[in-house]
Amino acid sequence: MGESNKKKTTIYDVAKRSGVTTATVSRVINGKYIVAAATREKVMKAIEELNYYPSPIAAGLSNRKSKQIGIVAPFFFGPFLLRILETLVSELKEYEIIFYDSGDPDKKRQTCIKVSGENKLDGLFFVGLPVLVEEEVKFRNVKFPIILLDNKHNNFSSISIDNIMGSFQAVNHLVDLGHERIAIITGASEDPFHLTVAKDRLKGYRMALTASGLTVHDEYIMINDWSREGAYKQARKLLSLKHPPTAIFAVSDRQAVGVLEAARSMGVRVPEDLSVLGFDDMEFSEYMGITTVAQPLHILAQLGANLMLEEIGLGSSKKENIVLQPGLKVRHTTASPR
Amino acid sequence: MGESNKKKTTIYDVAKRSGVTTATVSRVINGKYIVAAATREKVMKAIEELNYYPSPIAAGLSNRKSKQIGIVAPFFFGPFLLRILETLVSELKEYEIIFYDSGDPDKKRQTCIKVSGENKLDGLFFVGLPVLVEEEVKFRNVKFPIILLDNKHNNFSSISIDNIMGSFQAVNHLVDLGHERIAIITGASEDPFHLTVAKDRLKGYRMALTASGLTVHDEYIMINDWSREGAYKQARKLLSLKHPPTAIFAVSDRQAVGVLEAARSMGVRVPEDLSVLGFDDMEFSEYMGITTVAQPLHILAQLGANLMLEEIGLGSSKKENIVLQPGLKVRHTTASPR
DNA sequence: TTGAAAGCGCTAACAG
DNA sequence: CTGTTAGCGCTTTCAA
Repeated sequence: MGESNKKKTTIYDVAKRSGVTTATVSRVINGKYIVAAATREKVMKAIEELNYYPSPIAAGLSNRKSKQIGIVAPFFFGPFLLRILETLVSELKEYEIIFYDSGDPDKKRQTCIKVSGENKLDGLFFVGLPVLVEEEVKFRNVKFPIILLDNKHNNFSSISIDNIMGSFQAVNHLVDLGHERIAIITGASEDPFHLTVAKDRLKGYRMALTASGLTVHDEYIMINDWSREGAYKQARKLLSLKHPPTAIFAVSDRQAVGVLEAARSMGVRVPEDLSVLGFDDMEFSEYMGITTVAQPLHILAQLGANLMLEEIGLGSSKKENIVLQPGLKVRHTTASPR
Repeated sequence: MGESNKKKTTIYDVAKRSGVTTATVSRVINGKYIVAAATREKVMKAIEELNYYPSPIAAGLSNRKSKQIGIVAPFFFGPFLLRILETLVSELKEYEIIFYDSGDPDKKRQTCIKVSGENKLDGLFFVGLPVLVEEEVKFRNVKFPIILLDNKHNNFSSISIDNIMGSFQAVNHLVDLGHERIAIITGASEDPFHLTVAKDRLKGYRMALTASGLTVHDEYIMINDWSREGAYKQARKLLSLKHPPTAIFAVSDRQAVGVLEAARSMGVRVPEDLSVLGFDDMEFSEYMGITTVAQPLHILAQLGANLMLEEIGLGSSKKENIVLQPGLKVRHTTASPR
C-alpha cells in the first residue's frame, strides 16, 4: 500500500493547469462534443503532465453509467463458464465485468434483488440459468439490458443452444451406425434452477428413435444426477439387462466416463461391444476419444456481446432470440454393432 | 429494459418519510454509529416501504470505497483460475469481484495502468502472475492492498505454492519405486510473463535425483512448451533412446497425456514398461488414472481472501508471504520398473 | 466553442 | 443520539 498523502488529481487540477473550465476538460475526455483543436491540445497536455485519470465513480454518479456489466452464473458450469467469460471479457473491452456467483437458487435470488435494486449496471448477462418470474418482476424497472446466454426468456434477448437437436443428431449417428438398442443416461429431470437441459436431451433422444421407427423402451431410459458415479452404476444395470443396449448415450461427457468405466469393469469392449456417446466436448473427451456433441460457446458469447452492445446503444431491448446448433464430434467410442 | 420513468428513490426520500435527516438514514444503513432503536425502526420501515437501495456509486464517491475487488489473471489458467475465482467470490461476499483479463503481457500492463490510475478498487489480486518492476512502480501510490496468489513479490503479501518441493516429492516417489532412469519433460523456461514454474519444477527434479545419488542426464531433460503435442513428440524421442528412461515426469498433466499417447503409439505399456507422472491434478487425470501432484488451490484462495480482508481492515499491508505445499496423488501410471 | 453553476446521492465532520 | 452542511469528482444544461 503506497503512502497516498498526495490527494488524487482531479478534473479541477487539469482545468486550472490548462486554463479552461472543468466542463471543457470533461468534453475532451469524453470526446463527444466539439472542442477547438488548440484547446484540446492544451488539455491533453495537462492531463499527461498531471498523470490524470478521471474517476469512473464520480462520472458514474453524474451520468448514471457505471461502465460495468454483470454476469450471473453458477460455478458448476466449469469450463463452459470459463469459455464464455473469456470471450465476453474480450469482446466487451469498454466495460468491466463483474462476476456474481449463483451456485444455488438462493444466491441467484439475492443477486437479482441486489442488482435490480441498485440498478447501477450497464448490462447484465445470465449464463446457463433461466430467469424466474419472481426475478423477472424485479427487473421490470431496471435501466439496463439483460441478455440470457444458453437459456431463453420471452422478455429478454437470448442466445441459446438447441439441446433437442443436438441430442437428436447424436442419437441419429448411433442409428446410422446400425444400432437399435440404444439406451440413454440423462440428467436429473427436476433441478433447483428449473433447467430443462436434461429434459430436452431426452426429448431429442425420443424424437430420433421415433423418427427412425424404433421403439422407445423405458428400461433403456435412466434418469441420473449428472454424476460420473451415478452413470457408472446405471450403465452397469443397463449392461446387465437380458437384452443389454448396444449403445449408451450419456447426456454429458462426465457421465460418459462413468459408462466407459462400467463397461471396462464388466469386460465389455468399447466400441466393439458397446458404443458410448457423450455430450459437451470437454477437454478430456478429446484425450479419451469420446464421441460427443460440441456446443458453439465461443460464438454464443460473441453474439451475446454484440447484442449487448447494441442494446446498450439503443437504450432498449431488441428481444432477439437466437438459437445455435451444436455439432457432433465423432471419435472412437462409437462404431457399428456386431 | 423497464420503463424507468420513476426516478430512483434516494436517501432524501427515506429521510423525509421517516422524519429524520439523511445523516441519520446513512447511519442506520451503515450501522456503524449508534442510532436510537426507535429511530432505527422508523427508518427501516421507510426503507422497506419505499423499497430503497442505497447507491453504491454515490456512497463510493463520498467515502472513496468502491466495495469492489479486482482480479487480474490469464484465462489460460483454466480450471485453476476457476477454482480460485470460486472461492474468492464466496469468501469475499461483501465485495463485488471484477475480472481483468491478462491473457498477454500487454493486456496485463494496460490493466495495471488503468487500475492504479483510477485507484478506485478496495483490493487487487494477481493470480498466477508476477508483478514486474515497472508495474510495481505504478502501484506505489495506490490506496488499496495487493495480494499475489500463486506467485510472490517482496513488496506485497502472497500465497504461493512450492513448485520445487512438489516436483521434488514427485520425483522422489519415482526413486522410491526403484527408478533410476528418470526423464523430465518440462515447460518453456522462458515465457512472456516471466513465470518460473517450469524452472522450479525442473529444479525440484534435479534436487531429487541428486539427493538420491542419481546422476542428472541432459538427454533426459526435455524442454517443452506445455503442450500435449509437444510432450508426445518428446516422449517418443525419449523412448527411442538407446537407454530409454523407465519413468517420465511431465510437469503438467496435459503433457502427461501426450506421454501416455506416445507410449501407446510405441507399444510401451504404462506402468509396466514406463511410469508416467504428471503435475496439476486436472479433472481428466482422475479419469485417466494419472499419478500427479495436486495443488491446494482452495486453501490458497481462502488464505488469500482472509489476508485481503485483514489488510483492507488494517489499511496497510502485512507483507505476509505464505508458501503452501502441494501433495502427491498416486494413481495408476506409476509402478516399480521391471 | 467555452464558461457558470447546478446537481448526481451519499458520507462525515462538527455542533448541539 | 441527531441535525447541519460541506464536500466527493464529474457531467450537463443554459448562456454567452
